[in-house]
Amino acid sequence: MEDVARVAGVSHQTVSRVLNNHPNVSSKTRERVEQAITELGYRRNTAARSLVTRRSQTIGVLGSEMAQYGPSHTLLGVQQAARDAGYFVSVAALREVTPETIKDAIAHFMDQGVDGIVVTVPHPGTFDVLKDITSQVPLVAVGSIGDEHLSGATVDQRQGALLAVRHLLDLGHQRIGHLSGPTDWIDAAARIDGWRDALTDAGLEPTTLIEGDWSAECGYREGLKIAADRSVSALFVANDQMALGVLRAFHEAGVHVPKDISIVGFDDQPESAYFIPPLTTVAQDFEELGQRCIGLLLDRLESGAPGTPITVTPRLVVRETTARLSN
Amino acid sequence: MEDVARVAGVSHQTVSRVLNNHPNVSSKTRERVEQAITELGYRRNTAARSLVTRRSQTIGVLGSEMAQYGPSHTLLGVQQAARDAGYFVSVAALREVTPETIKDAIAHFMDQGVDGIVVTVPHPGTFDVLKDITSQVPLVAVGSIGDEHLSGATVDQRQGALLAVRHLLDLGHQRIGHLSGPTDWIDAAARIDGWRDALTDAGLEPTTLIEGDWSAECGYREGLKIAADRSVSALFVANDQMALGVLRAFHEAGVHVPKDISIVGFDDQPESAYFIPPLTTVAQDFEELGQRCIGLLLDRLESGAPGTPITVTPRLVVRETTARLSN
DNA sequence: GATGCAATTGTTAGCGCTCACAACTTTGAT
DNA sequence: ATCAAAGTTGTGAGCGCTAACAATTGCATC
Repeated sequence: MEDVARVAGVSHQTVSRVLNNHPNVSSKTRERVEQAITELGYRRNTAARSLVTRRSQTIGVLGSEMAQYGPSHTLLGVQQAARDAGYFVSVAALREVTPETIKDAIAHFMDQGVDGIVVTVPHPGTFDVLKDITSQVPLVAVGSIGDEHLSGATVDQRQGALLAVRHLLDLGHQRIGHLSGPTDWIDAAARIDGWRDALTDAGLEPTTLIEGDWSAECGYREGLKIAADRSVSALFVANDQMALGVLRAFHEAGVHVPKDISIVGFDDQPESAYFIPPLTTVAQDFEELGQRCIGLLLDRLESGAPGTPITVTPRLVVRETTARLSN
Repeated sequence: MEDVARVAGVSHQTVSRVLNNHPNVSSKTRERVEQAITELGYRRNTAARSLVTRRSQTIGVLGSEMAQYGPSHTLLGVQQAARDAGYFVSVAALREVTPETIKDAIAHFMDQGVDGIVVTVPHPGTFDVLKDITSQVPLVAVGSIGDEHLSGATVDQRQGALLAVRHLLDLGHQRIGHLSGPTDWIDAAARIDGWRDALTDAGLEPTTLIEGDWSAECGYREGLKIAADRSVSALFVANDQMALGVLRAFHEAGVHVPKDISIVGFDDQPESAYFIPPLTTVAQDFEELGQRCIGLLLDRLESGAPGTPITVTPRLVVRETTARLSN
């Protein structure tokens, strides 16, 4: 920086002012400094800057199951928005979700001196752990509705489930089962709520609830059972991967989809349009969610307030696994 | 740090020595300092440390298509290994791959002062761009075989393709087509090479090569054509997603898999075991690849030499889309 | 007890930057 | 011409840490 100042014939402070876009610099000086900067290929030292400003220009992203469709796309959105805003993005992926691993990862971020943290750990217990931390560093929790301490951002999963189940109701189905995710996942719980509410609103009893684990393997296993007992005429499956397993089980068992049983999935992964048959499902824009998380976090860094929670609305994509109840 | 020193009754430098595990500190002093640290909940300031050591303890991960199966799992491995080694992981995902976007992202990392970079951008042009950078910061390129400047780490995709095609040859197939990835991807090119070599080694002509784009949609489209002309008895598809599309096309066209045509995929995503029918494919351990990248990078940070390139060996997973040629 | 040497601890400087403040220069109204 | 106010630039200090060196201590040896 001293070198740049010398070349431009000004003081180091003026160079700093140009770098930080301070208003009171005459345009000729600014120009001279900028020329010196490009001439010398100067880049300012982030460490020195953070040391004095107490800002690292870094946002930490903490997540579990980061290779899954939802989390990885959320990360994509977060990363893009953060970089556009001139922030660095540091990631920590959790192998295993326990209060300890979460605290470890948060400590890791604190050591790094991140300016804010986005958490994508979809288990309810997470938020209790986070309560202690949020006073030290601004925090956005994906999946939480937020409160006065914690900023929340979420896809309205209940709404998505409502869309799915109402679609089945519109087609005349009454015995509508639900193959859910693990009930200790926030997303799974919200989808169960939506399914249950849609049925009770229609005056029906929500009886057939099967807890799954998100995997295709589990969908296959449970699908085989359902094919055998035929207790439902339609099945709302909590994600597309399980739906894939169900589809295969039904195929093997000679249950025709959608003639015999209708299926609705959740997520709308790109592959779902090429299942046999193409899957009716609920689409969610995770990238948008990620981007808006950063928006919320940056707002908060300026204002200090948690801000209004974000809700992204899902939409139903009708394909070929759903049909009017035949008999 | 001054506070810790005061509580422990030593100088700040002694605290620093304890923190950095310097040998010449008496065990009583060390203990006293450590107690003071926990008592005060002291964490050392990374920015100040980097400023003087000129090390940021951060590794940058640059990738394109980061939400895809391969890249996202590589990131997982990289992240885990880096964090275990006490490094922070900064990510930059490329929306679009051009020399400019790559240079931008690298500049972003340089601004941050990363100690090393892992690049997962599977396009050949990438490496030319990186040539200029590698003198400034250690760099590991996934997909590159490496040279004296650049450390390389790669899954032996050609080997994987050989396995796939030889499996088909063993089953008696002779007309073996290949639905490849975009030819400007390194991975796609290596798989094409493997397919071609396996055939020529067997004294066969590698004729039916179709260039795809990795998507299920493309697999479906091309699958429909193949179903119509029946020019091959077996198809080696360059990834599982395209294979899914092919499977659906064949199903629609009434082509039975594997009786009429055998199919081998590539990647072994968890879902592939639940395709209809379950997909024979080639498994690659991306997480291991990521972990070993960090190993290579850390070695290099110490020794300065590019190190021996890493090769991860894929393996064939036989399921139900391949069968002995019937007639 | 004096001497030398190693082990341990303390002192000082400086990494590259921004902030607070001081000093100087311009502008426009009197 | 004179002055105040605003615009522009420079100076010094210090963020929290580590490296290099200086000083002190302990301990065996003569």
